[in-house]
Amino acid sequence: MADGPGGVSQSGETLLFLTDDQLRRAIEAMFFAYRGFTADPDLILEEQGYGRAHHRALHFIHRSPGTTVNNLLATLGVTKQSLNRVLRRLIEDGLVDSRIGALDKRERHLHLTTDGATLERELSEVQTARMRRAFRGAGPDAVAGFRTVLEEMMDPEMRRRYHRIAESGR
Amino acid sequence: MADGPGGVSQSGETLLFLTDDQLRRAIEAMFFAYRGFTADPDLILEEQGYGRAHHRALHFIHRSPGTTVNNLLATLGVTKQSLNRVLRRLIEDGLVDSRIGALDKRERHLHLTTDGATLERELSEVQTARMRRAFRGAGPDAVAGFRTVLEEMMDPEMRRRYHRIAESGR
DNA sequence: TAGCCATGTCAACAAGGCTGACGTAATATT
DNA sequence: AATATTACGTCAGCCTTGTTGACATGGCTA
Repeated sequence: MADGPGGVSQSGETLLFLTDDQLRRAIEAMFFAYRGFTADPDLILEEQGYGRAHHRALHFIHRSPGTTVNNLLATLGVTKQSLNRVLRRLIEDGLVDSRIGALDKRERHLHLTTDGATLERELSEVQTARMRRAFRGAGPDAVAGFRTVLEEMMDPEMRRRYHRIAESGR
Repeated sequence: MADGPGGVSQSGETLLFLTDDQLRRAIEAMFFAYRGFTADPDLILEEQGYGRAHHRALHFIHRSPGTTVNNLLATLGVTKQSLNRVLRRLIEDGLVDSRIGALDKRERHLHLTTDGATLERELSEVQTARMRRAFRGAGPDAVAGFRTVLEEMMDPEMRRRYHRIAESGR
């Protein structure tokens, strides 16, 4: 039980004694870290007159090329009106290509254009650069733990979606 | 180098080889996890007609009782007009108490009222419950890694602020 | 005393959520 | 074949929460 300040008490195999204070610290860590997480892409986006919503759309279209509007809707967890506003601009600006489905003509399949892929790369570069620094500073065990906890924090449906993206992305 | 799928390659002590795909996975994990992180408090807040901004104010006033408006401003990273709108309602509704500074009468020192503390507790309970589940599921090493990485992701100024909260909160 | 500081406030605007309603194809069902 | 459902787009209007700019009031400080 001799833990350093802010340490996590451990008893037996997996039983954790987490004080209220430790849990609140984690809440603050999430809050501040998320700010850092979005800070770099936000700068680029603002230059171009886009917002975080555009970034998210570009990211997931990149990760799941040919995804349908409905699928993207579920991934992002917003209404179609909200997504449509964002998507319309990306299509108008020539960053995203919307193709009528071959099998089901009601569906639209979304792809990044060359310009879209370029912006997406710019955004992901600054964002992954920060993650890389954080991971390097923390070490491999920390990285594994980080990902495990994040996954545990997701709602079950989102966790499924999280796994599905990785599967289709290969 | 024999890593499972999605594993993190390690060479030597701290040198990490992180593929582009692994880093993008981490981006997605952050996105989905943050959604989970805010989901439970959001439900309670909506019932009461408050938003996430009110939650943040309540949280940090709870953590640093007697904090000034300026200090809270810097912690939250918003403009005073934006904070004031939120704070005004919390004061009007009797959740927050704003006291004129004893030393410097220009300052306002913020405290939670009994009602404010009650709501804050309700919100933090559901949020920490999720974190507790996530931590328990992930194990103590994962928790340590999680916190390390999050801290590394923060902007330096926010990291300082993050530490300052813990110091004053005791 | 002059000037800066902490705070509050008014006004106007933007992004990005939301609901509700409606239209149009295209597919599915009966 | 007729009907229902699905996928998508769009219009309109609302809310929260962020922004900038301007201005007022006390209270410190040099």
